[in-house]
Amino acid sequence: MMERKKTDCPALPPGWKKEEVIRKSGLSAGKSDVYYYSPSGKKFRSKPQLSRYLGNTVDLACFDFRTGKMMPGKLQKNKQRLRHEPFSLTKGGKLDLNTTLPIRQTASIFKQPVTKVTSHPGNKVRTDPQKGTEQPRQLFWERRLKGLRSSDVTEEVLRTMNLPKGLQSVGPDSSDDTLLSAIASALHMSSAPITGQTSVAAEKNPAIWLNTSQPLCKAFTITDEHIREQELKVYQARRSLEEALTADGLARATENSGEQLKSA
DNA sequence: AGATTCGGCGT
DNA sequence: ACGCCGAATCT
Repeated sequence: MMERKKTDCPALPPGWKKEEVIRKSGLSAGKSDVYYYSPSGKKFRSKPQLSRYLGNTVDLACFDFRTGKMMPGKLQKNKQRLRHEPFSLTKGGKLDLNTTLPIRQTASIFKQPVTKVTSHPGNKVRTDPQKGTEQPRQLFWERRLKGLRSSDVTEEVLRTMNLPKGLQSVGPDSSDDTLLSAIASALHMSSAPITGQTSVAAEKNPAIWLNTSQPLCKAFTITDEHIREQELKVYQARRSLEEALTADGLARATENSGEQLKSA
């Protein structure tokens, strides 16, 4: 009863606790059992049990029950998966419930399945004429993107970007990460050229003069120098991708020859 | 009854 | 060797 520590579990939604209990007698003395507790207090003693309870809300494929961490490398399901039949059956012939429903694209691990409606009796599907054109947005809505970080499944925060000098923000929030978010959003959501705020008046009173189809940054000019820098970055990214691919190819090849030796 | 604990089967 | 879960034991 002494050697018992309930800890927070960073890989699960807030409120979940993990506990490790050391066995203190018997043949298996010294081994340990791992338990999880839901926010409501329910106890879980295996990954299948946890998986049954959470359903599609969390993909536990790379969740390590013993350590409580996500292990992206452990994604090694049956070899050569994901090439065939992306949507159909697993070995047992059962539907794969982990992939059968789309998952809401929320930022947290607390994903919710989408409600799938297959028939709309008496309803007509309406195509939205607004779609594609401009939909209303709150002024300075980009501020809500402040502080967003990209991270991988282990929740390691990835490298943050830094912006070139010469980019200056317009509006009530002048922090760099809001500026970055604003520009990134503009690049992804608009097919029109991104020029920044070209009106001088927007700098003085952005609440009135803001051009809402442009990000919250002052007009900027791009020099040949900028373009060369960017070309270099692309070149370097391609090179490291190439290295990674050949390294992966080699690893895969040796892995396969190893298996053939075993079966021989 | 519910919680705790270790055994032991299956992989 | 280990995950998972049954069931004996404990409270």
